[in-house]
Formats: sequence, structure tokens, C-alpha cells
Amino acid sequence: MLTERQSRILGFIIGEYVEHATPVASQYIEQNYPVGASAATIRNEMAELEEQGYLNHPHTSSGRVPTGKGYRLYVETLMREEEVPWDAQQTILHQFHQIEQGQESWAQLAAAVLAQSVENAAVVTTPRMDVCRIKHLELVSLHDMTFLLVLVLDEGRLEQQVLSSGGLYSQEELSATAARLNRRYEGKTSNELAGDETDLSELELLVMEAVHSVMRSVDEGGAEEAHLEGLRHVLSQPEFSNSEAVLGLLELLDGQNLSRAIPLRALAREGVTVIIGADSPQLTNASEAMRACSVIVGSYGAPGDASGALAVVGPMRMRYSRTISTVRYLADVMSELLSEQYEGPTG
Amino acid sequence: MLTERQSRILGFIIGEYVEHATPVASQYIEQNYPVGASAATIRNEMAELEEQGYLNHPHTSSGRVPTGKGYRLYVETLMREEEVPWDAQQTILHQFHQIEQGQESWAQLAAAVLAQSVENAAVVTTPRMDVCRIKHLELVSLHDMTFLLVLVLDEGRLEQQVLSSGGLYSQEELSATAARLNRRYEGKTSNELAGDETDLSELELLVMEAVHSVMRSVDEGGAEEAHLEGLRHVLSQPEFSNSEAVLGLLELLDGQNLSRAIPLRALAREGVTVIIGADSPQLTNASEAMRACSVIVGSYGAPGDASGALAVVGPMRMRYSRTISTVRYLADVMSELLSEQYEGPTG
DNA sequence: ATTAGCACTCTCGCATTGAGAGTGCTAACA
DNA sequence: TGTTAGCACTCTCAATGCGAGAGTGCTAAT
Repeated sequence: MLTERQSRILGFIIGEYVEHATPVASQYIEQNYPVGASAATIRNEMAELEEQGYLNHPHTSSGRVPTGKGYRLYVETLMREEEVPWDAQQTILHQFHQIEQGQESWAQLAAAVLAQSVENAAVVTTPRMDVCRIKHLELVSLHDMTFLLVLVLDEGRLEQQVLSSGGLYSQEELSATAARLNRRYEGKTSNELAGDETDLSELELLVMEAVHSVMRSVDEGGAEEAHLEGLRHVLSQPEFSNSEAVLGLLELLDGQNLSRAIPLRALAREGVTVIIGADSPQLTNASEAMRACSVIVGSYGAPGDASGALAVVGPMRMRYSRTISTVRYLADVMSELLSEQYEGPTG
Repeated sequence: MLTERQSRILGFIIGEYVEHATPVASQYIEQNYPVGASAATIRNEMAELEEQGYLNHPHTSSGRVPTGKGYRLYVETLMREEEVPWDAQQTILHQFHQIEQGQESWAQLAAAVLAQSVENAAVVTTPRMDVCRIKHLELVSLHDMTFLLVLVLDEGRLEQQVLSSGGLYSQEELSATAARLNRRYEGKTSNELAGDETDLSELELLVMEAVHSVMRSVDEGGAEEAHLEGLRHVLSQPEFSNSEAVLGLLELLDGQNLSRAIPLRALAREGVTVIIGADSPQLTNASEAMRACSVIVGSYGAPGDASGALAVVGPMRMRYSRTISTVRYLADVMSELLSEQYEGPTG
């Protein structure tokens, strides 16, 4: 266990290190923080903190640096969560209401706002139902033998697929077919579809097969889009001053790698989760460079209903207090916007 | 002007430098290329080439390095364009036919294929009409006062927008309205719409206003999406071994910056355009880091009809021959796929 | 016009050095 | 027993010097 004084010193060191990114010396703490003890005593406490694994020595004679364990303790018990400053709140709200239509870019925008606000990289996934339902489908003739299937899922998500039919169909026939299928299948989930495909014409069968496969892939999260923004903030931090580290992190860029490295849906739960460096078993797939990073994950939307995840990725040396509260705040804002724009589940 | 021998030597030097990224010495050329002259003579020729601005000296005593002017001469007159190797062609075709539905990711996929094939970064924009036409529109009720406008433009492009109505409308009313509007406006361009908005109900007016604004923004290229892939190839090149250079290039990542740095639509023309380093006036907006890069731009689709651009971004030190022919080949493949899947202009 | 030879220049890697920073330890002190 | 002053010790970092090697530029011979 740590004494009161040790905790405070640990807090000071983390605060200093987060801000200046250089190892912290005992003398510096003595002169700049109200410890009420001499440098020598602080040194002794530091040695003890190191003993217990909260601090580290880059080399024999240099200041102390927090370890993952140190940050974790800090986040869990030492730190007090600060409010998001009022003007930052206003900035966020302003940016959001700027573009509230065009939901294609919604997640992208949110990621940009978050990234800018916390000055780190941010990831936001598009909102998604646990199981999606058909809201509406439409068939649009493109060309002799091809037509477009437009599938509107609940909460306004749009999917499309080009289909090649076996025969010639006019736009009127397609519209009629779409109307028939809408009446029959509206509000159904992928599973409910499965047992109900009797009495279909060849065309209808073709369409419903495609619908089925699209919905399955959406259900499996394959259609979940994660938008990453602000990686430059992270990469310009001193811990990435050598370009190998940069390249390591850059693997996040290739879309699929992103969701593999950070299984957001798995991590997102009520409230905000903090993953510090390599200490989390969930990140075993992450790249080497990710082990020097922390991830703050939150979720928005209603649980069971449409929901998505938002996360901040930054170096371990991060302003946790500010970041966590911003993620929390933004999650609230987004949840509200989501429920304003779209009805809940049709059930 | 350059003599025959000087041209050959310049070609050899560029070939060497492109491959090994280290300054090229006279002796090395003598021993590895059939110049038919001694190292001393080659040195003299090199001095002459440097005089004329085709080569450069990192420092007094080191081999020569090509300048932008040198590369330009190489691309324009010295180089002979090589065929894309058969197996590379097969790889590309294979990857393409893998996913030919789901056109959302079409451009993304193309960018990935191109990037992988030339081992550099690649940008591909979604195909776009010079002026787009309405193919079909649909209204889907989402919630009490909100509904979704789904707009299918020619060649299967999809746009959506959430609208808030002044009153309550059932899905039946919305569908009927959509049908009416479809009959009246199908095949129209944004301009043709403008003079034809009399006799509309409040709801119809609301919808058509949104349609109009979406189409205008598509026409203006605002809706053009550029997909970037494979930046890691570029960044792992030795010219980006210091991380400042990396950060400079990374500015490309933020969506808007991409199109600002590389005005693809402006550059794309018949055939393939090569922009080398800072020598092009078109790239004046580009970041500093881009000045050390070359861009190979091609276009696909039919001119006047739907068309898009594809480009490779890499360091000046690039395998131009291979890259140019790959861009050309891929442009052909994509043009063909585009014309297979969608009818030409409805006019 | 070409080439051999050679002096010259610049880079790169390596070892050395000295200053500075910060600790760990010991001994004195409350 | 906990705290503190003092000091030796360690390690980093930047500057310096040195030698080897690479490659050129120049000159003189062919």
C-alpha cells in the first residue's frame, strides 16, 4: 500500500511527466510542489514507489518516469475527473450542430471533433443495431440486366448492392416487386427472414438472398465503419520522434487493421473504459507500437438499441482526466443527437 | 543538348539511384553498365550533366543524385514504358473481380490494389458525372417528423439526407409523393430542375429543395470522395527516415487536405500525367513534404460521361516506367468495369 | 577525346573527454 | 524512527578529434 505522501508524490510526478515528457527529479518536485519534505526524502519515497512498480528509471541517474501500473493507479484512484471546460463544450456543440444532416460523415465528423478536442487520435464507429431490421427496400433499374438494391435499415442506415438478374425487368416491375417485399418483410430481422422465404418468384428470391447476406454482414459487424482522425497529434509527440515508432503506429491506417488492433465493440460498455499500454489482455492483437499507447473507450446510443463506440488513442503519457471527461461528454452529446434524430427500435 | 552517351549515363544513374537510394559513383557505373568508357570519362560526363542541372552533389565528394529536371527528362524521353508483367495483371484482375459488388468500397479497393501493385501510396476518386442526373428518389419515414431522402443518381451513385418535415406524413403518403416526383423529374439534371418547380405541395417543395442542393454539391465535386491507401509504402522509404518528413506527408491524411494538395480532377486528363516534385505549378498548394514527391495521375471512365481519377504518390525516386504503365493499365481495367456495370449517359 | 594517377575533400564511425544532472548512500539530527 | 544534508558515484549528452574510406576534380600523359 501507499502512504498518503507517496500517493501525492506519484500524482505530482505523473502530472509533471504528462506535461513535459521528461523524467522528473526529486529536487524539481521539492521546489515546485507542496510536498513538505526535502529532496532527499522525496528520493526515498521515489525509491519505494519504484520498488512497488509504479515508477521507473530510464538509467541509473535520471529522474523517474511513470510505469503503466503507475498510470493505472493514477487513473483509478488518484485522479479526480475534471469537468470539460465550458468553452470547450461550446466548441464541441458548435462543431456538431454545424453539420447534422449527411449522416454519412457523422462518425467522421465526430472523430475529428474528438481528436481536436483532446489533441490525440480518435476513432468513432458508425451507430449500429445489435440486430438490424429492414426498414425499407427499393429496386432501381440501372441497365438491361442489372439493377440496384437499396436497403434502408433501422435508424436510417443505408446499404446498397448491384445485382444482375437472369431476365429483363422494367422499372415498373421492379417497383411493384419492391412494394410487395416491403409489405411482407418490413421490420424483420435477418433471422426472422430465414424461415420465411416460400412462395417467391425468381426475382424476389434473388433480391431476398442479397438482402439476407447484406444484413448478416451488417449484423456481424462487418459493415461497421470506424473512422480515425487526428493521428498526427499522436505522431508528433516526442515518444514517436523516431520514425520506426511512427511506422508501427501507422499500421492502424489500413482500415481492417484498425478494428483488429482495437476491438472497439468488445470494449465499449457503459461508462468509459481506460486501457493503459500493454496491460490489457484485450489488446494482444495490437501492434508493438500500440503497447506504448493508451486507449480511452466510450459508447454512445442506447444499449440494446443502436449504439456505436468512440475512442481516443494516444501515448500512455496522456492527460487522462481531461481526455476521459471529454469522451464521456461527447458520448452524451452523441447519444442525445442520435435519439433526437431517429426513433428507437420499431419493437 | 545531351550527347548519346550522356543520356545513357543519366539513365544508368537514375536506374541505380531509384533502386538503391544511394548516390551513384562513376566507378560503379563503369563496372556495372556497358558505357564503354573509363571512370574518369564518366566523371567528366557527370560534371557536364550536373552543369546542365540534371544531376546533383550531396557534398563535394560523393556520387551523383538525379534532380527533378533529371527525372523529368528521363520520363519524357529516355525511359521506355514497360508492359505490366502478366502475373501482375492477373493479380490485379483477380483482386478486382473478387469484390465487384458493393460499389461503396470500389474506389477504396482500387486504391488498395494500385498501392500494393506499385508499392507506393495511391489515391482513387469515386466516379462522377460532369453533370449528374436523377435516376430515382425514395422517401423513407424514420420518425414522427423526420424522414430519409434517398437519391439515386445516374451510374448508381447513392446520396442520402435526413429531412425534418413541417407535419406528419405516413409512409404511404411519402411513397406516393416519391412516385409522383419520380415520374416528373427522372433523368433531369440540376439545372433542368431549377426552372421546373411550380405546382408543388409543401412536402414536395421541401424534398426537391434538398434534391437540388445535394445535386449541386455533387456537381461541384464536393461529394467526390478520394480514397487514399498505402501511405506506409512511401513513409518507409529512406527519404522519410526522419520523422519530420513523415509528419509533413501525413497531412495528406485529413480528408480535405488530400484534395487540396492534389487537385486530382484538375490534373486528370486523357492519358497519364506525371508531376515531378515541385516543378509543377499545379502543386503550389501542396505541403513542403510533397515537393520531394512525384504524382502520377490517370483517369478512368469516359470523358464527358462518368469519370474519376486515380493517382500514385511516391517519392521522386520512383520506378516511373513500372508505375506509369500500371496506372495506365488499371485505368483501362476500371473504365471497362465501369462501362460493363452501368449504362452510359441516359441522353 | 580519353584515361591513369593522385591529391584533396567530405562523410562516417569510433573513442575520448568534460560538464551536468540526479541518484543512492551514509551519517548526523530531531 | 523518520528526516535531512552532504557527497561520491553513475550515466547521459554534446563536443572534439581521429582515421579510414569513398569519390571527386584536376593534371598530365596517351
